[in-house]
Amino acid sequence: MNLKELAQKLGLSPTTVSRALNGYPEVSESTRARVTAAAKRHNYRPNTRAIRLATGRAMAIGHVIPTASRHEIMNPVFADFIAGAGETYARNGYDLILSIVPDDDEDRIYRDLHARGTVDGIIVHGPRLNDPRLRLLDDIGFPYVVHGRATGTVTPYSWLDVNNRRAFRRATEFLLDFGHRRIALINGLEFMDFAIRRRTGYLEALAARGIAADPDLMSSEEMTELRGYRAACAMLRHDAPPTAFLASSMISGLGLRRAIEERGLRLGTDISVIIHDDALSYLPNGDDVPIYTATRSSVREAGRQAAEMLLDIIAHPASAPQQRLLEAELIIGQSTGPVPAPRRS
Amino acid sequence: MNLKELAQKLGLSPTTVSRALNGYPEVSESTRARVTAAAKRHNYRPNTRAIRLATGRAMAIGHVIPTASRHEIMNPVFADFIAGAGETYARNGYDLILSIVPDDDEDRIYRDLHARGTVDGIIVHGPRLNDPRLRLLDDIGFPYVVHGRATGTVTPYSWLDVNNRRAFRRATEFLLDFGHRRIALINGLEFMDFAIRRRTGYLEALAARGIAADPDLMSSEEMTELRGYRAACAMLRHDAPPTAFLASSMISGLGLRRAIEERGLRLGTDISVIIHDDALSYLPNGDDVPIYTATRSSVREAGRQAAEMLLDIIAHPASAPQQRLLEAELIIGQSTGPVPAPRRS
DNA sequence: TAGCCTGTCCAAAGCGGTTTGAAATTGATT
DNA sequence: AATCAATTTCAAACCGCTTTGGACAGGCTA
Repeated sequence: MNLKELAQKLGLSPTTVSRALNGYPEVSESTRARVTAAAKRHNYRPNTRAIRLATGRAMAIGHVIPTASRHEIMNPVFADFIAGAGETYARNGYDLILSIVPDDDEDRIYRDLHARGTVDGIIVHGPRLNDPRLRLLDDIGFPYVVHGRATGTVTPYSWLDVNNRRAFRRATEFLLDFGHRRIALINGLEFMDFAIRRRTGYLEALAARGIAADPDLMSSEEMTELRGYRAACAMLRHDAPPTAFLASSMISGLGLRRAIEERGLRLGTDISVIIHDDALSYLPNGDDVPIYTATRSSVREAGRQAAEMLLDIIAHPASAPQQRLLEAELIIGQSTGPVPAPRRS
Repeated sequence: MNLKELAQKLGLSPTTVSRALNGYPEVSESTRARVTAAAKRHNYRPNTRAIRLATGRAMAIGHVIPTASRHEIMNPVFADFIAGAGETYARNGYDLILSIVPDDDEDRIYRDLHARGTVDGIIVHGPRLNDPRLRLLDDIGFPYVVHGRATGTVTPYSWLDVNNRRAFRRATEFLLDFGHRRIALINGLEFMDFAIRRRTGYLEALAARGIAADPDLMSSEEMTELRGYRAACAMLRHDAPPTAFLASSMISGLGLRRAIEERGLRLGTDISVIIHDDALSYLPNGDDVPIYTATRSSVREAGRQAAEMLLDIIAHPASAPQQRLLEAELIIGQSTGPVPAPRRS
């Protein structure tokens, strides 16, 4: 059942039927009622492909997920971010198109997506230092919103980010206030922007108290359980081991905990740990009382908001770039406490 | 730059240009060369929306991910499955459209996707017992492939699944061979088909050795770290605690390990554990030597193959439903061993 | 009564490709 | 030289919608 057939059945022109269904004013309320009734009865659904061609809009948003070709990691936060964004799209009649792309091919994909009119805009995932993609997208005039930021880019662009620097600064200060002086950082890979900012916040907090950062206590790895475990093991073997850890993700945090408990140390008593909690649905941080003290920020909510920003930018192309900085909460769990009295061994 | 303009520049008709670019034989090789050269020079990209309308094909596949409205879990295996499927789509010029849908609304979404011609086919995720979606999709004549199976559905349909029953049967037998008699199962939610099959395999193995299953040693929960931990704690407090565990996912397995080590027990020595390992990229099971003994099957590879099946079904609509059963490997890690001699406490 | 809005409706022209059916060209055959 | 088939090219229809630019009827004003 297409528009023409429906119009014929009603004895109306396609024009009128189209307008009736799309809420245009130049149609009498009585015929509008007739049309909507008939449309429902024959369960007419306008063909997406035709609408898209006729209107020149794709009614779709592209999410381009780079899979760094070397290590094929599919960042687990994407799933929740996309779930959040998907809610916004669904409400607004947009589709979500997902491209998983080896990152040496991204240029071509972006150009294609734009030139072929497959999507109306893009969410940029996983921004790096001086990320060249933003320049490219600006050049071809493609609306986009970055999830995160790209340190080094000077021209204004639209982004939505968590205040990673402040979150990690606060977390570090919190540990310092407990008397910790040897605080380790188990970070993500530091060509990723978020990891750079977290390190900065951590270093700022240390510097503000006049504490020199120890390179031995800073690791920068993929955020898997195993890497977290390994990094923590190495640090705990140190002559002057850390009394507290900062971990960049829940998953690293699980590995970290394993390393700690394996040594017979108790989390929150012998060793303090703060993680960053993206509030992933399948990795809840306890039910009522959080297990980990954490800097928390829902990546799902970030997805919702980033999608809203992008739709707004698409609707108002002339407007200036938008930015939104979400603050992470510092939530207190059972994984932090004062520095224990030195044990005699 | 569109087809008409390109044709004009070349002094050819749009027809010829279109055919030249699409490899039709009724075009001389010399003009084809001219056309392709010009297309590249002006970097002409045919408009997706126009192609879709003209050909009547969406060149897109829908992945409908149900978020059971009660518990908003975004299953982490989706990310890797989709990454695998995405590779196949990219190779074949298809887009991947992702809809995250509260599961009371799925009917409408499927009907819409079909009637509006947004996608050419569907991958059905997370099949349940007697899943009503398959019936619906058959009724409206929508090509689809199920990731998993739907016990209770009698009419043939296309699916790709891991042999969950055999995998868990083998895993259980492996533990039995080590002398374990109290073997616990930490399963996923048992309205999910895969969970039912895993339990079946487990029960079969026990029954074959004449061992009665103990309901206290079987839990059925969301597969999060915390649930795994809780379930394991409860079982370890049992009067006759299990000496071995089977866990339905790596994440449950992490919680399980925590419960074990928290009690001062050693994994693989005091307590044996086998998990199911979906080979998720961000949850590797060790590098060289696997940490967990596991039934392993790459969900990413499953995504690749399911996508291939679906594209094939779309290309040959008349063909019979296809099925593919992947066998899981049983890989031996460090988490299993013989039953320890009873300790005196 | 003519002229002018206003409110409804419609024919037709897009959107940018593909595809059908026919025309023009070429080469081989008689 | 004429005929025919094969090769190459093209004009036009089509996909199913939106949107432009009227047309038409009825009520008002001048």
